[in-house]
Amino acid sequence: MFLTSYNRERSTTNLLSQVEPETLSGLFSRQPVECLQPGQSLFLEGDDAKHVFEVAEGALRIFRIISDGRRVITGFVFEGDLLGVSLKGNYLYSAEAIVGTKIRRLARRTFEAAVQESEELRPQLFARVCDEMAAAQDQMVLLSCKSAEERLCTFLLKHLRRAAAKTGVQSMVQLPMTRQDMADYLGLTIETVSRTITKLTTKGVLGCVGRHSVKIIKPMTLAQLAGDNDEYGWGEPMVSADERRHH
Amino acid sequence: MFLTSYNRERSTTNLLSQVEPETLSGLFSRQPVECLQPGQSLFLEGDDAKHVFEVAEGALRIFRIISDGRRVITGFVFEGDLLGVSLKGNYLYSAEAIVGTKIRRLARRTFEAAVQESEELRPQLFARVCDEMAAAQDQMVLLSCKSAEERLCTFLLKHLRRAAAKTGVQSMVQLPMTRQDMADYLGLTIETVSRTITKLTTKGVLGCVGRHSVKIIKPMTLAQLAGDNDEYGWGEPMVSADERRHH
DNA sequence: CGGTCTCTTGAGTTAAATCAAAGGCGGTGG
DNA sequence: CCACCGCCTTTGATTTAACTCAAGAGACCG
Repeated sequence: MFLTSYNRERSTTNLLSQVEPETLSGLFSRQPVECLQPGQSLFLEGDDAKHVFEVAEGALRIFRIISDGRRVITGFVFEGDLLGVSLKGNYLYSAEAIVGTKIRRLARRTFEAAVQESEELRPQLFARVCDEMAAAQDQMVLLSCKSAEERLCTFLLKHLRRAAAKTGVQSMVQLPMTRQDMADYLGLTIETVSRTITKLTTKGVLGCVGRHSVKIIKPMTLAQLAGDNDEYGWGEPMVSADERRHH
Repeated sequence: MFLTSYNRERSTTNLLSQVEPETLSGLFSRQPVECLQPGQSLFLEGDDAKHVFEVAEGALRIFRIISDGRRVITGFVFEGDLLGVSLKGNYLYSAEAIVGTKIRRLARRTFEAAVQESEELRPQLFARVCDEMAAAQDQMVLLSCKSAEERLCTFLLKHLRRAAAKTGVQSMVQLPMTRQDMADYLGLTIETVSRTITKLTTKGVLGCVGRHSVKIIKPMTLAQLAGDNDEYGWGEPMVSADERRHH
């Protein structure tokens, strides 16, 4: 808002940015859109982290391939998410489009300079990084000690919330990723994912329509089965002393 | 080195900071040391995140208690580490001293203001956050698909590196936490941790001396068993196509 | 409409969890 | 200094949730 950013011809647009405050997305809005085909990779683990990306449309999976050839998906990114922010020299993971996806990119240097110079942008970025950190923690909890059913329910609930935030109150959830993707994300096998979804369907919690979308019929039940108690207890007053063990 | 009130005059004092560069630790150095007894908690999940801490000595566990009463340890912090940086309003986890521990604290506002105003400090903090993120990713990989033995070896290796960095090349590793702590961190039960350590000892990879320290006898074997291949392949040319399954 | 790829379902196996009990370390007090 | 006590850890036996292997069903494409 001041200092170097002022030097360029930004002063004319600054008027605008006071009316319509500067946003991280705004940084990307002038960049050309690039299209990715399903399965196309955006960058690979270990690549020089030259760019920061914003997802304009679609979805990507973020993953690492470990030494024995298995794949671990550490996250999914969707419309509006940033990609490649919290790292130093090289990407720590690969990113691959799940479906047809549109992205915009900014040179890391440009991005970082812009953020450094803006009093408005810095806290926005900080908030995003915090969210990313919180998501990582939640995932650790999930992987540490949740059962297959709890994992699936947590996953579905997260996507339900995302869908609700985007498209209003709605019980249909689009899941663009494959069952194998879910398995690699949830630390399960594809068979276990499939069986668990079947079980939830049988229980009447879900209704599957096609491979990539589900209808959440009993969101409350789903939340209970997820075992989070909606971010800290609402049900029973917590199991007496300290003992219930794994799963 | 400087107090925050100092920062306003920073442009003039830059000469000084070139001689002895500003560091994050430096921010805390004027703060009084506080001592924590073993088991004493520093803050609880959900508390207002009013302070940022630096560990001057000792060790803490960072954990969450989930709805069924189980505990998930998401990390350990040691001398020189910061605590409570990457979050917004409230702490996302509890922190508890494992052994007698000394810490210094800074009001979050003071800390953030100091960092925001310093060209030197900002990248330092960014780097720390990136490391934290990378550690979280590694932990997700570990929890997603490593076997008990791989988990233990990864854990020991991490501590071996820490010890080597601190105290020169050394094969003794201090593990102040209990077996239960390790179990809660690695997503295992105490019995499995114990059995796995016994197995590694039997194999001659480790020598246990007392409960809280081990001697790493075959670090190379340990690294192989950890299954990381020291951050990307050095051994076999990676299992042909894509298939080896869980554990 | 056939082919391919993904997903589902079934049967059997296994690594880690659970349940149970004994062993050892460290601290306390006699 | 030694004996005792409590807690942490180890070890053993059994169970189980999820994995593996295998085959069949269903979705989506040209």
